[in-house]
Amino acid sequence: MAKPAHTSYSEDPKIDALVDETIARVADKWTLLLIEALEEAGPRRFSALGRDVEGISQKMLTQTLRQMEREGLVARTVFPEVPPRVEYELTGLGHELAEAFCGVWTWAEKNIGRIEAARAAYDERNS
Amino acid sequence: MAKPAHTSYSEDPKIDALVDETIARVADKWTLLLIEALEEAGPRRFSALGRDVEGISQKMLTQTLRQMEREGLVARTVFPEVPPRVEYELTGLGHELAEAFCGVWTWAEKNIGRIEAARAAYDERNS
DNA sequence: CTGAATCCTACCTGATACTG
DNA sequence: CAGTATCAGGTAGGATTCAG
Repeated sequence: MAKPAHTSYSEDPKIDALVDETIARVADKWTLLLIEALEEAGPRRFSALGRDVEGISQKMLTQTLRQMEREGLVARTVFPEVPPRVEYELTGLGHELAEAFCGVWTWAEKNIGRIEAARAAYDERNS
Repeated sequence: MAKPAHTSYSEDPKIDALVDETIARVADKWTLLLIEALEEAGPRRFSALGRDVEGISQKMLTQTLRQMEREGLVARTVFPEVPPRVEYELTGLGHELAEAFCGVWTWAEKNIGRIEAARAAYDERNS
């Protein structure tokens, strides 16, 4: 079968693997929600993010932010004050990813109804 | 701060939560790779998918396909033959999701270099 | 306030064996 | 071929405590 026009898969399986790995790292729940929060609110400090992202534990907040910083998605700025203040914001790369994810977001928002219906139908069939 | 124009977040926090949940369910590694495989190859049978998606166990293949079927992303067709043949293919909803993810895919493919560089820089700073 | 360190649980996942 | 059932190991993630 011919490759659909809107896919953009590399011919190189090694690149494919790298891309898969990259997406896997970037497409986890907390990363997604943090990108969302940062995209919406702009530069934001640690505790504020903890409040923005409902249900996130301090551990996962720290861990995910570190990971995102390492991937180049967020910039971390420490202000030498007392008490300490640390701000996080999306980098250019982070913003671009947020835009890329926008399509998925829109899709989910638009299709909640269809998904719920599909689930109900499935559960009905298998009850 | 004003809401960026390209975000499409609902005003309703309840919808937001639903969308987050939906994305979380749909954005896992194997689901992503299966969408990719199915989008590329069209209708495909169980064992073929197992070969397409490198590293997936039979258990996760079954589990992920069931989940996707429940969410309405894939259709499952059983052919009453001997030996049994079962084919999976993306539904309309599934195809739309694949297209939505296309942006993320493109982003990842385009920015592997920047990510690797960011990671190297981070590791350098923290060594 | 911003984290790091520890402990502990639950689930994710792979391997293996078995069925229609 | 297309699964299901079971078991064991690793890991993600939460709660708690402590520190700069």
